[in-house]
Amino acid sequence: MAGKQAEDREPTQAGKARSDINDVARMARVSRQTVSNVLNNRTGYSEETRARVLVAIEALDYQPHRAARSLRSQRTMQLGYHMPGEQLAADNAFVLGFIQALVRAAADHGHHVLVFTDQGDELEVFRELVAIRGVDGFILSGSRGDDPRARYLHQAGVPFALFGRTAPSLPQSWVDIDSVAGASSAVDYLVGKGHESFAYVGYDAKPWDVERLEGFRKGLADHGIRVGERSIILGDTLDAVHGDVLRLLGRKRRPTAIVSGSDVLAAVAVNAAKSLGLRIGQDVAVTGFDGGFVQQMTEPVLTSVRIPVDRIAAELIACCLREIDEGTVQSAGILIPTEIAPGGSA
Amino acid sequence: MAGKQAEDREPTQAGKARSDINDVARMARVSRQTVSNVLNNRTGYSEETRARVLVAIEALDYQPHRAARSLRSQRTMQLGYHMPGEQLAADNAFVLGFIQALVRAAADHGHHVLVFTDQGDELEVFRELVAIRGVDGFILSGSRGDDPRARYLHQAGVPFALFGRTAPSLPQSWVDIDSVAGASSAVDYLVGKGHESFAYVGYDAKPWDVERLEGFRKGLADHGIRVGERSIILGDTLDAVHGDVLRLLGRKRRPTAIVSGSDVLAAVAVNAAKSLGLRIGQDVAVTGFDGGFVQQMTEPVLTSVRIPVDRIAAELIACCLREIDEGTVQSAGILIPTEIAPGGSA
DNA sequence: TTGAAAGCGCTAACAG
DNA sequence: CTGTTAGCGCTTTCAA
Repeated sequence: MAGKQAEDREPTQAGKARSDINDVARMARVSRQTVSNVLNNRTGYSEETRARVLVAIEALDYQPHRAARSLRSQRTMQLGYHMPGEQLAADNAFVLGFIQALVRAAADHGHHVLVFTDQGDELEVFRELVAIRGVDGFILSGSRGDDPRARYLHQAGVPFALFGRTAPSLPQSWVDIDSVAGASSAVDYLVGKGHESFAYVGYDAKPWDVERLEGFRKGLADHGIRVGERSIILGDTLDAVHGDVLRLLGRKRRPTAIVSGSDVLAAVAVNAAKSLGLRIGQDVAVTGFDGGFVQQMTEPVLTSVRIPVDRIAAELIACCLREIDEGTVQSAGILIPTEIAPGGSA
Repeated sequence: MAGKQAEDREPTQAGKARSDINDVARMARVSRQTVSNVLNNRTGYSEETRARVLVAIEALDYQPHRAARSLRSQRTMQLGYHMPGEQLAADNAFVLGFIQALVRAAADHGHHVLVFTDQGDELEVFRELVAIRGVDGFILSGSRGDDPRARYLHQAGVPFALFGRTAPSLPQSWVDIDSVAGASSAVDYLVGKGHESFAYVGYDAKPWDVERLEGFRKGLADHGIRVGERSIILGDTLDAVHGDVLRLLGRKRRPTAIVSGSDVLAAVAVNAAKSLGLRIGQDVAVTGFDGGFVQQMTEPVLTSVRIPVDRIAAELIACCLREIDEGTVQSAGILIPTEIAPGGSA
């Protein structure tokens, strides 16, 4: 029941193999290139011919064979997404939504997404995919200061687009969020709610972590609010942060608002505050920075700086396709604004 | 710098286009057919010939062109994974790890994974992918009682493997976890720790939710422990569950162990307990059911029934490839055992 | 505006 | 064991 394709060739039969471009041409009484031209909306046919072809395509439920098309046109209509290979932690939560957004955005442009990971040598998988010409370009995320992947792709002359920025010396199309503005907008939001005494909780690892803290500082400065270094908690482990927040909130003059550079850490802060008997959103306000769906996991739901994944994905795909189609490396990047997603926590 | 491929044809040049099978054949002084045979480890060449070919391949850094190969062999070496299109919630957390595992497992067999989603009509994307012959088979997850995707693929004669089971009437290769045994093992674990008074927290939506509760009941029965219906909390929203757990733990004779059918709900239970001043792991034990990395997000880390994603992915890929290669629909399924991942919460 | 010829890079089928 | 001949299904090039 699985291998019945070789039974009969008659295009009108029930168990027929899929119809090909010749069937369409025959039915529309044109040559197959005309069909091809119509398919790729090239010029060179009358409106009437086009109509006939379209009817035939419809009638035969024809869809061009992807491999054949790729072989001839040197276009796979596939984009590769390199998913982080590291141990998945809560902070990768956003990757899931990101992949979904990417897949959708690519589909909007008739492309598919090949997701791959490395095990060990990071560049190996890229080399292979480039060698077999399995994709037309790549989408990268989680870029560090100097990204070897971007470096490799650039020297190999393969189009790619970056979520985040790498060394400016490298020609690249990037899309990024304005982390500084994002964190700063959280401060604005809280000030608008009447808060005057702030603390910050965040990671200290990646470039964007640094930017978020910077944005926090900038936000406060804009409002002429001062903050002591003791009110800035930077931690690697949830445990450590939990303890630090407990200490922070145990002080006689505790802050009324905690800005966090991570939803996960914000959740930790929320839990710590709750265990001290504080009411979230009333006794103390907490904001996160959107890493995905973690936002929904606290009670009350986190007020968070939302990373607009859909918008980012759309821009990335657009950039990458532009590079593929036009061969231009547009070395400028796009900064996507964040927005506050209000929950009950602030 | 991006479109320089048409400059020169000399295979020995620096900026040369990639070498093809003819280059290899010429260099190894055999016909290209022999190269192809070696590549696909078919028989029909001497050991010495093979060596020469291999050397040439190495020297020229040759890799066969995927599209050309696919066109001829009718094999894309790609598998499609249909990622849930619904709004992503915390309970989809496991999908991320699952995708990673899938991609790895596929790579182990020389295959790539195409991830796609639907927007609106679920089957539409399947039809398209089948029509253009973009993949050799599909991996599905999150199967419901009667899965239209499985039904369609079956009638279209396209190989697929299922994480979870659908209507038994449909020939299918499936891989699933033993939810009943999993939940029941959590009870065993807790009984082993001396607990005698239990409660359950879970969802009530999907088939596996029901199975987990069933497993809980079975586990208790095995040890001759009785549980009142009031100690079983089934909820849809985190808020509701939070409230219910507070009430549960506020009773004069509160349970000492809470088994949960979800890591997210277990986290909610942990937080509720903490806000009552109870010490997790001491005053009250909580176990989850692994939805991914949520386990790491509580303090202390959750003791949870781990879903072995890697194992599952490996089996799924193996099943799917078997169907593709052998054309056999093996209607039997594989039940993967879960294991307890001990944390500090129980 | 349309059609005929050529070939993308590979493997299947069969001949030597 | 090896090489030759076809042709997968499509698009490109060029001639009508």
